[in-house]
Amino acid sequence: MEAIARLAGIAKGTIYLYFRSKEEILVALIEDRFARLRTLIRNKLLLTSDSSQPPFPSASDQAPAFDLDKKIEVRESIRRIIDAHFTFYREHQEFIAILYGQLGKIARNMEAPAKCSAEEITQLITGVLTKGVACGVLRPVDPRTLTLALQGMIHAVAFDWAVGQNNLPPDEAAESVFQLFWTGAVRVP
Amino acid sequence: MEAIARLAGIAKGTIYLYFRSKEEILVALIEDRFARLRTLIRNKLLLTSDSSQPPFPSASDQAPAFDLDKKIEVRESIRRIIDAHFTFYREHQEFIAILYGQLGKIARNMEAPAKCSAEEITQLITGVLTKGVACGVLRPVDPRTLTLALQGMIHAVAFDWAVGQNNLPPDEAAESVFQLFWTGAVRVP
Amino acid sequence: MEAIARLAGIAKGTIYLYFRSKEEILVALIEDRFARLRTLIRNKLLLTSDSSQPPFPSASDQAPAFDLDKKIEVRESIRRIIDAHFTFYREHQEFIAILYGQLGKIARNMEAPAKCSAEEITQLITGVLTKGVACGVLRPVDPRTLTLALQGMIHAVAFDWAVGQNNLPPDEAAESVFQLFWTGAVRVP
Amino acid sequence: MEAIARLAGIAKGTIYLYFRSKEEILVALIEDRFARLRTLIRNKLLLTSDSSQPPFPSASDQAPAFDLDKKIEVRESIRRIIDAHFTFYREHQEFIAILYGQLGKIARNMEAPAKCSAEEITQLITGVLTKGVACGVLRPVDPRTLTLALQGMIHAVAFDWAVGQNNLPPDEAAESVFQLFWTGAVRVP
DNA sequence: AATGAATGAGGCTTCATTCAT
DNA sequence: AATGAATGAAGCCTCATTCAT
Repeated sequence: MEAIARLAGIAKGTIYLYFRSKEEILVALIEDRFARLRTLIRNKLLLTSDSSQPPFPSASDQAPAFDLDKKIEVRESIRRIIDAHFTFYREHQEFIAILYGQLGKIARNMEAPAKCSAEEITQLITGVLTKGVACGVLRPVDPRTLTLALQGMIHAVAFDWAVGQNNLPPDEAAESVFQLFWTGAVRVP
Repeated sequence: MEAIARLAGIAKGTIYLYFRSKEEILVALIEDRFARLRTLIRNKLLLTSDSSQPPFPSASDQAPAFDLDKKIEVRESIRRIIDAHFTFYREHQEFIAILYGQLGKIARNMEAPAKCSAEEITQLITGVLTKGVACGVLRPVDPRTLTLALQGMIHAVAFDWAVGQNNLPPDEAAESVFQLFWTGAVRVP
Repeated sequence: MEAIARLAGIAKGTIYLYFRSKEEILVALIEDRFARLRTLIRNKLLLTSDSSQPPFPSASDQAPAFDLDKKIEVRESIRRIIDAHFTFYREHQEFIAILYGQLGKIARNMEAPAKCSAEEITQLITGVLTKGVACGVLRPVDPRTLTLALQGMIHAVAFDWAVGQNNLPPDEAAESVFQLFWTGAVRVP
Repeated sequence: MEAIARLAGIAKGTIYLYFRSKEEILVALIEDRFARLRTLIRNKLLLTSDSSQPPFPSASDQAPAFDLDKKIEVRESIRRIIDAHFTFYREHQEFIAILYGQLGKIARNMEAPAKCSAEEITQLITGVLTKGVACGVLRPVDPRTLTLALQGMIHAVAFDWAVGQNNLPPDEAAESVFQLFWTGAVRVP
């Protein structure tokens, strides 16, 4: 709390005018950061729709053509999701560090909001992947598992990269993750 | 320490006859559990070699046949690695919980041994995947990234499943992870 | 710490707002008390110079006369030093008790400042005695040994008296010490 | 206790077959060492009588001659006392260190025996000095104060020398102490 | 008699939280 | 609204002592 107050340029006691406890700060931090990640993903996805659908509006007349559009859309969405995560990890390394450092202090009453925030991200991604499965672009795998696998891959690679173990350029790492996941999940006719 | 002593059915001071500090306990725990996981993986991999190669020793007489053997071997190795992890996660949920709970307390002098233990697992897997890439079974992707992605997928899915969020039967989850990773990483001719 | 806090009428944790550790308290106590003793001695010595030299400024006309002045000055200085110590012992019995009680806990990093403080007193006295030897008032004995002997005498007598073993009035004890040391150290023509 | 047992080449528990508590060990140690010092002093004093009186037995026929003998006897006794102390300090530095290190742990019930042992030494010396005063060799000073002063001088100089602060050769230090005390205490006709 | 593993009271220190100003 | 000195529960660790073998 001392450090938080110092970094915030206020006195220790002042913190308690805005937060009831240290736990609450952590919850607020988690909620804020996860909300940012969610917004980041959502914005990138919207851009995807706005910018990549128009380029392929023709849609012509057949199912296969429609399929191609869908495929591109899903593929781009996944790419954007991955990019958003890598962007987030790059800009919020401190948050990841704090999160891991304080995970042990997440008490019962914090679990709910924290999990909820994380779940929102998961839901957002799951939505995209579910659509991908539904429209036949992705193989018929349980979408939640698909999401978890994607998140796990991203996290592991991004974390390793953030920790500095891996020297692979971030873009290349992101590309590898994308290729791996896309190739693994896409349904080949 | 209080809790550890109580759970161990001994007095607090007794712990210090076997460990010099709380840190040392955590390091010992990490090393022990990671060693078990490593042994588990290694044993399964050995079984793979012993039991699955013999069934296909004859191959026939051509390079493609050799490739098929290799492909099967790598595929089975990956499957075993995943199985080993799921087995481990099922049997050591408490360890995962403790690890996450105490990650924040990993001090400087603990990092080295802890990372070292984890790195051993990573190396073991990387060895398998490197061979897979080298012999042309897997796509030419940076093996470490491949390993991290695999570990990340496994961890995310297994953790979600261990936490009880996901109701998918473990075998099915393992199979999904395998299919996803294998399809994503295998080189198609 | 418990006892210190209780005697100070504060909570245990409050102590750590003013001292970083128990050791630091002991060091601070030692430094403070030794500084007081040093100031006490110095003040008395200054008074000696101011008040006793003027009374004998005339110095008449011969070397012996000068010697007499010197002799009186040195003698008075020694007397003042002894008086200062007895005054200090009387007013700081608790310090002596604490010092002896905690001597065993003086760790490596405390030795330096503690010895330093004590050495300052020793130096101060040695300065006076060295001058006494130099100007021929005292016998040519190693001044440090002279100082140690004087301090030892004072301490032993004052301690015995403080502990209540000895019923001799303090003034008389101080006088005895003075006579003993002076007679023993003065150079007789 | 661990260290004591190790140095004694026995197990920790065995100590309690011979001592009821750690305190008791300290008391026993103090009593033993002080007894040795006492014996050392007593033996040297006896030698003094045996070896230095005979050399001056002739005395002659007058009181002054008798005085001279007495004077020599007292002087030699004092010298022997000092020598005994320096010998003791040289051979028992560890005891001095332990004594100071553990002084703080001397509880109420230890004070009595410890003080008693120390008092015996003081009494022994006081006996010699009392005789010295009684027969007119020493100035009429309170013998206990005389003893304390002598002990204090010895201790301070010997301690400083044992700690290694002072580089004066022990014999010279002993001689200085003797000269200082003797000159200070002897009665000049 | 001897052992040494086990004990647990007590010691020092940290830090989230409170409250008088 | 803001402060920061004060709090005290809780944490880690030590060590004199005990007791089953």
